[in-house]
Amino acid sequence: MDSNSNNGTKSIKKKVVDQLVQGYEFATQLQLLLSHHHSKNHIDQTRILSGGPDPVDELIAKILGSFHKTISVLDSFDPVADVSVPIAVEGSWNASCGDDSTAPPSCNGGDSGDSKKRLGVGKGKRGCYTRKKRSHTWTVKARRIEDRYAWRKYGQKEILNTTFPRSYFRCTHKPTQGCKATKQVQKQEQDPETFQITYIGYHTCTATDQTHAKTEPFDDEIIMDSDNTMAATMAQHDHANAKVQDQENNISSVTVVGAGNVKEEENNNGENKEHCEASSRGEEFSLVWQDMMMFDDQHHQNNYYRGDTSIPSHHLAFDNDHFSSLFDSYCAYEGTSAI
DNA sequence: TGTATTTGACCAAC
DNA sequence: GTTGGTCAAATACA
Repeated sequence: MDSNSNNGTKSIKKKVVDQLVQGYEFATQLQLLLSHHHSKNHIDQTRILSGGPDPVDELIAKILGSFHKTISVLDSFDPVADVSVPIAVEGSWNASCGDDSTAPPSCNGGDSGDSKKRLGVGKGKRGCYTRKKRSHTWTVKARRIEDRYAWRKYGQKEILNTTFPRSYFRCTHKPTQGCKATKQVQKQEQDPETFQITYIGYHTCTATDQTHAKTEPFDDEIIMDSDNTMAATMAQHDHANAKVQDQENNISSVTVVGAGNVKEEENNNGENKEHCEASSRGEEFSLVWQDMMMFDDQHHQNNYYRGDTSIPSHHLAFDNDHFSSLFDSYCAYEGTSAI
């Protein structure tokens, strides 16, 4: 291919993306301002009135969603291109063998998940992959490891200085849809009934099969960690809202731990709490937005799958709480760091 | 018989 | 060299 035209296209795309990202940020800031303005009464109002989502939030959410989807489309259009879109900047997926379309030529295959076909290469090729240094990660504490997605366990490992082994799961849809989402589950030493679940990457699968969806998603989960400043900060500022949620969900505590570095998190064993790590802000937007979109979508999907089109009131309340607290928190975060 | 889990081995990062 | 993440054959299960 003509490298000049290719570079030109990349340049144009980069500009387009930059503009979109900027618009995305502005829209976010607008929502933050508006959200913050009435956030104090928002939760109570939502619960008392049960009147559905706030129209302002809803509108801006649509704007943000439009930006995000556009950026995502542009980004996914040429995943190899060097476009510094905040979405997946640091979190860009390192290629795993047969795990990613961006896999290097050395990893033959590129088919997602049909690893048996790669056996022809020989046993020496076993373990051909590139470890994910960092990705979109966030951690929750939960008393159940089940969530709304179908996972397949692919490994278990004894981890140094831990009592319980760590289990590794990947999305069941990886072979069929190339979904890259994985999660690691580790039982808490302090509280063996609680699991620390680290999610790595987002689901790219359509996840139409919701057979494994738990009946009451998120009831006992707390987002306690992320690979980005905003979400980590959110977790901190979310504390107050989380406490409200805790009471509803019967959870005793919320912990904010080191961001993005699982290893560090483990080594410090929670001592390095409230650590925030500088990261791309766009990525933060992305993560928050995907978090919200995923949450919203899944509620609907789950309910439709179960033939239940009515969303339980406590889920609705949680939606609004969740959205509100996310943005409130980010608002506070933005207030402490120069834009 | 097909699918999911277990577990030892392999490999990259540190 | 150590450690953690992943692979894939073996095994278990429905």
